[in-house]
Amino acid sequence: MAECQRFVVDCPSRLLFDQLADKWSMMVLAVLDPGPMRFNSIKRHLEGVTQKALTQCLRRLERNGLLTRRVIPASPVAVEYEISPLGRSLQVPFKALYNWTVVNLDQVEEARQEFDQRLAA
Amino acid sequence: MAECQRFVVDCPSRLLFDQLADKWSMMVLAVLDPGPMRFNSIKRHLEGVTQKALTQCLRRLERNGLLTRRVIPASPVAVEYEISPLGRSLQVPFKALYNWTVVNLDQVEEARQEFDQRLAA
DNA sequence: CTGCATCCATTTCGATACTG
DNA sequence: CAGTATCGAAATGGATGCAG
Repeated sequence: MAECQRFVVDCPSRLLFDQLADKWSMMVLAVLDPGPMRFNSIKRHLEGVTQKALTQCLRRLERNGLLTRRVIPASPVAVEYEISPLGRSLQVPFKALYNWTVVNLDQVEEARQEFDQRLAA
Repeated sequence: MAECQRFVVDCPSRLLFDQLADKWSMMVLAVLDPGPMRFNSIKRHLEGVTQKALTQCLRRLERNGLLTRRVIPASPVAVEYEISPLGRSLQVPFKALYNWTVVNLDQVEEARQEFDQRLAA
């Protein structure tokens, strides 16, 4: 971060950051925290997610090695998703960021109201 | 995170997370780390950002109390952006996340190649 | 049950032109 | 210099239908 004078849009770390910081990834990892879970179960735990969005999110997480996908041969077929060790290690900074939002939400809300009032004036 | 059984899309922390995890916010905070900076200077430090995107990003960061905007009366006018104490506190978890990407980039890259090869097969 | 393909509405984004 | 406004292009998002 501090080591560059100029920040390039296709910095590898930035590109990776983008893949992690999307709408659902953090919540999927949170949902999977207790243990493996099946597709529809994950979906039920995430209010507002569509099948398409969840599928894409799971694919991306799988591709980046953050979780594993296991097909259980049965009928109907079952698919289980589980956090990988790499995904577990990512939970640490994610939780730190999540905690920051919880701790500072009030302060942010204050700032917003102040800002919006200045605009109205 | 662990305290909810069901994750709702409009959870306040999630909404705040969205405002922080966009394409440029983290990099803007990184650029402003050494000290206050003017609009065009920030823009020059961020390769690939458009004026519109940067303006929107700075507005959002300002509204959320993460940085302050100071107009210096002169001609032509100058505007200086500076990280607020709240913004400084956010840098901590941001840097943790950034460090994670740096440390694990290779491992992610391996996972990607493995995934892509499985697809091709 | 899981997930892909398609279509269409919505949103976002970049480029350009213009203002104080 | 630091924006705002506008417009078309592009990406995204949800809903639906279908398949293994």
